[in-house]
Amino acid sequence: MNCPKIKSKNLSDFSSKVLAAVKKIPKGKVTTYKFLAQGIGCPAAVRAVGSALNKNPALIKIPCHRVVKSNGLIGNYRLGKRKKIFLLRREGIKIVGDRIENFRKILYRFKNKY
DNA sequence: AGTAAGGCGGGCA
DNA sequence: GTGCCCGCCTTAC
Repeated sequence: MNCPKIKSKNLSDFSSKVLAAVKKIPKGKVTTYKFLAQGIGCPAAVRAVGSALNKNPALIKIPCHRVVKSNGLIGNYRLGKRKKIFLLRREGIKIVGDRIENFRKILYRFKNKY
C-alpha cells in the first residue's frame, strides 16, 4: 500500500505514522483504532493499526492504552486487557466492565485528517 | 513467496 | 442489546 510517506529504518512507514499519531493523544482522553487509521490517511487500515501497536517498540513512551474500540469497549492490549484498564483508570478514565464510561466525552479526534 | 493471524469496523439477522 | 461474517492492511513464520 502507499499510504505511508515517512520512511524509517527500524519501523515500517506505516507503524511510524501510527505511533506518531498515538503520541498526540492527550492524557485522560482516548481515541479509537478507526479515528487513528483515518488520522494517518488510511481509514481502511484499522486492523493494521492494531498490528502496529501490538508490536509497539516503546510500550511506555507510546500511550497505546489510550486506543480503544469505536464502540466504547476497551479492546485488547499487548499486556492484556486488564493492564490496559488499569492504565486508563490511572489517567482518570472510568471503566465499567469492559466499557468506557462517558466514552463520547473523552473521545479524542484528530484534527488533521490526512 | 504463500499463508495465517491480529489490540478492528461495519452491516445485517 | 448480542452474534456472525466479511472485508481490510500489516506483520510474522
